[in-house]
Amino acid sequence: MEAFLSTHFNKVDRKGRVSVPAPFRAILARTDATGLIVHPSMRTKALQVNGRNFFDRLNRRRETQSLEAGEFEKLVDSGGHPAIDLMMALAHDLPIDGEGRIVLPRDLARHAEIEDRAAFVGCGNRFEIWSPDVFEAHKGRMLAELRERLAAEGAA
Amino acid sequence: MEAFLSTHFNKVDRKGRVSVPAPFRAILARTDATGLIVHPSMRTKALQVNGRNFFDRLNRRRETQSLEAGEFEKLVDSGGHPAIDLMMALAHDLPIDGEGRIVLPRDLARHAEIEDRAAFVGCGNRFEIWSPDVFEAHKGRMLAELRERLAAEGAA
DNA sequence: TAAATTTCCATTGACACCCATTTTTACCCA
DNA sequence: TGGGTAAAAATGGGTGTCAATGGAAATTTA
Repeated sequence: MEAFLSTHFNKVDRKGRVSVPAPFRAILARTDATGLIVHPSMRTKALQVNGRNFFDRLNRRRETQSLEAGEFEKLVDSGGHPAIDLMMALAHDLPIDGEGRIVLPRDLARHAEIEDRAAFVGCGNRFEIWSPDVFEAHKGRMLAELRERLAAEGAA
Repeated sequence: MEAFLSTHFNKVDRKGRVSVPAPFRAILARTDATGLIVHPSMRTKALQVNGRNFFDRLNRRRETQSLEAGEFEKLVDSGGHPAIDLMMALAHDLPIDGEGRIVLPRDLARHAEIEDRAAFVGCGNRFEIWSPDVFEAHKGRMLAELRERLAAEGAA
């Protein structure tokens, strides 16, 4: 599987549509056919993007595991993994249109503070969507932290 | 198997009818033909929804497990899972009408405190129905817990 | 016959699809 | 190496279709 790399900035039009960067689309086409699963990040003001079959695998595994263990109550009443359930509730299955675009739902755009531009950030086997400004700030903080840590290690 | 994802808010009309979100209907149509099995959650003020063949799988599994373990008394009596039996007793098999709607039985609506709006919440291999207000509160609590847990892990 | 429930139809609005235009990238050749 | 050209990507907007909703008619139940 190929990795999602680099950062692309695209425009969000009046209808909330954004082009998914062509290189990312090419990778998705090979593995997941069509459609992105997007959910808000729990730690940052970003959106996490996975291919569709990522969640399918997760759910199938979850059910067979509970069935074989005989944990029927869990299975029927969600006692198992409330955090996973919450993610699914907050996730959207976004179809890609003929021009390679998705429409960002309002709740996701609000979480990421995205208005008229979006940054697609490659993170290996998945990618993230940020507001360009927020990402810039985040990048700065992360770099500063990293330098500090390296400096501390060097001094020790 | 495709996953139930995202949260949809629909209106409950004066007759107690609600549209089942089209994406959910599409999944059900592929796997379960027709009809939803709905029962109150034991832990929360929500309704749990599964396709019909989910319970078939569960019951079959339950029976073979008891058989293999040689627990014949269980099998003949309650099956050894009184909670599951209770859920089945409280469950309704709701038909979907020509417009993709169900009517919420009074007892279920009361349990979930649903009045004129309902939230359909995807949880992977099943979905839940909530009162929008109650769900909002629940979501807040779950997110706070989750963030706390993540922060604790990060610090450790 | 009255009440309640289900089926049918009609309206509204959102969204997916289609086509046109602009911008960027890649490629070729002088 | 630079300019010119062709291809691909990104963007903008119009429109038809389907989902959601409301109400009336028809059917069932008490």
